[in-house]
Amino acid sequence: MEEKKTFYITTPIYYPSANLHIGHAYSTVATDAIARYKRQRGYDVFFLTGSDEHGQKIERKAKAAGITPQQYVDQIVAGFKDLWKLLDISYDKFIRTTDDYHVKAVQKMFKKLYDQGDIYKSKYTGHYCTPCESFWLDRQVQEAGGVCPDCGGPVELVEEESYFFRLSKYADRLIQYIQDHPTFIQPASRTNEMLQNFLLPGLEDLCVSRTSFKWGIPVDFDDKHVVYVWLDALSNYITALGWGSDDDSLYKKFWPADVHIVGKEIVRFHTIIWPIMLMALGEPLPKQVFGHGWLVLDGGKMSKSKGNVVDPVALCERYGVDAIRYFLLREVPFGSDGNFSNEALIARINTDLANDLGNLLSRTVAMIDKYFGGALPTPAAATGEDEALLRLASELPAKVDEQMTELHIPDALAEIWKLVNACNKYIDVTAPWALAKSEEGRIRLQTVLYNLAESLRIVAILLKPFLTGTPQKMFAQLGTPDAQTTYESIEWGKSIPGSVVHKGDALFPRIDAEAELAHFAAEAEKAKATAASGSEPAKAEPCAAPVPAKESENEAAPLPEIEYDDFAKIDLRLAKVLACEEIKKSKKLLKLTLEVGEETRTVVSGIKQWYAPEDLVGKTVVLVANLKPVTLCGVESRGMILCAADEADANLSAITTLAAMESGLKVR
RNA sequence: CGCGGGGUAGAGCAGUUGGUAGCUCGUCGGGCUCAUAACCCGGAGGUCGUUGGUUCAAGUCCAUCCCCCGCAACCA
Repeated sequence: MEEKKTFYITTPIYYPSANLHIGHAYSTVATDAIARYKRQRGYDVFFLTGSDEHGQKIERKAKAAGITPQQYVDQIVAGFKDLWKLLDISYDKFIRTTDDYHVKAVQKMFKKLYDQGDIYKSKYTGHYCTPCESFWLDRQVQEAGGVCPDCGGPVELVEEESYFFRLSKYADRLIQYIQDHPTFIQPASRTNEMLQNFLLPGLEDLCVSRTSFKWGIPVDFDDKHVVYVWLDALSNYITALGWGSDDDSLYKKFWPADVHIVGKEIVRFHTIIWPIMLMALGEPLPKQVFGHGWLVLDGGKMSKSKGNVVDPVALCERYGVDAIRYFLLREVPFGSDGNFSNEALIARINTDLANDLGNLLSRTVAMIDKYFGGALPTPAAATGEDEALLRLASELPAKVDEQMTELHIPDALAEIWKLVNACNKYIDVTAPWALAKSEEGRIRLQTVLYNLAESLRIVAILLKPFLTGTPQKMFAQLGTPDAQTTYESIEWGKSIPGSVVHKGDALFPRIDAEAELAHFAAEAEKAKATAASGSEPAKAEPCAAPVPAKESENEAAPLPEIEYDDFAKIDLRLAKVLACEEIKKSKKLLKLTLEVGEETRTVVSGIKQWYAPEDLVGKTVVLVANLKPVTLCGVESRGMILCAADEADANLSAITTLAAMESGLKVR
């Protein structure tokens, strides 16, 4: 027997620090569609997804919840699996980085790389934030304006011992590889980005262990250390197949991966760190890394801090899984960003699914029912207009293939809809209701209705990888026997006359857009009210309305109470801006020269976005005078000036005094 | 001058190697009645971000400038 061709495809492994949002669903649904498509075309497919469960953030969240990290991730990961079940994700394996075999394989990998000298022990300096118990790199702290990026508090300079991975050693080989394999990074524009931004300027060695937290895979020959994210997470793609275990038969069969589907923000790690890890291990590189775009809301990024996260569960409950799958797969050009909005979602459901497809099935079945008592009629000789439809339907599988080979999922769906639309037009042109009135007409009518049913059968087969429930519903209404629902039977003419159709419910009920949008508006109001009252928003709001970032006020509230003495530690002073200039290298920073009483000092402030230098000269501002100096973009900043800003940083204002006051005065 | 992407009808997007500006939604008008007030046809609506250049010919190539978005060691 001939061996089937294999196809190995993966999603990213998701981080269980919170529940997944529509963006994760997008990645996974897209990957699922490709996996199902390949299976349908006869490939032996292995589809991997999973969870990346280690790290300090998890450790801390678990602590806050008063449970162990393992208990914490178990909970959240169960939620992941529920979501994938809801969305009909056909993964073959779900890997958890806490899985025993993964842990062992990673330890083995770490040891191997260490033994061969690609991992070495060294030190790195960083900034430590005591309340957060976290280390930050110089760069991260600078970006945050000299404070802890997480809590905004002060940080102190410390050294930590770490293991480093020699990325630099393999950089040239990787550059060569990328240049020799133009399809390795997709879409192609990303290749450029990676080379220009990271590879050509030179790679720094990567820190791959930590001593500051325990929730990770222990380095088995140095138990102070746990393996830090990259080796742990990226290696899942091979450990899931048994690499480094006693049974690596799956690895032998499926590696290298045909494609890693990832979001655009992690293309870097998958096209730089991961290939270099594999090179160091002497393993082949994946054939392709595909970086898809994001679902953006009103042109802005979806993020928890903006409070505009869209919950896929609520959407599925409200509209059904296939509607959501369809929207995700159809709306966003695979590879670029796409807009998510309630309007767009409803429009897609109504036009494509309800009006075009659902209604087509409905009218076809109704006519077979009405004119032939529900039995599929026998077709007679084809006429010109039949031939056109027949040709379209017959050529469709190849057209879909053409698009799917390039992973152009929305275009593949568009091809299928060409046949749907052609059918609707065909009804208009042939006017079955007129044919039904005469004897000769009825002969012709047999052919017309057969052709419609047959086209719909082909559409249903081709939709199987994309929509998981709908094709079955279509077959049920069309009365298609199972044998004619397979891809092998997609050829025109396989429908059997005499099959009995069954009128059923509307495939996709039409949504009253106006009422629906009103509902969203109301839900958003309610959520806002709930947020304002300080309690958690109601849990399973069946609502896609992105809640605007109005919850900022109460998010800012809960800092713990402090003593007066704590406050007194801060030396606040009035300062007059003598001079102000942009720091050219930076997008955010202004360099201010301040007069503080007798003294003159330099402060760097990240407010370029809101103020031109001349706006500030001569103004009096409030300075935190005893803040530890930091160097930002090569300029030493001694203190910071106070500003008020909203959560989204849309509005910002420096603080000044009502009356004109001397600089150097104390603020208390 | 950090890097990358983008600016095409009211909205969202296509426009391969330069050769009469397209698609979906919306809108206006018409047709049909089998169907989920659905379906089919037609119209209106664009100086293709700016300025300049190459060319017989530029949305498409070159240059300048303006604006938006993303990234810069872990938010799909």
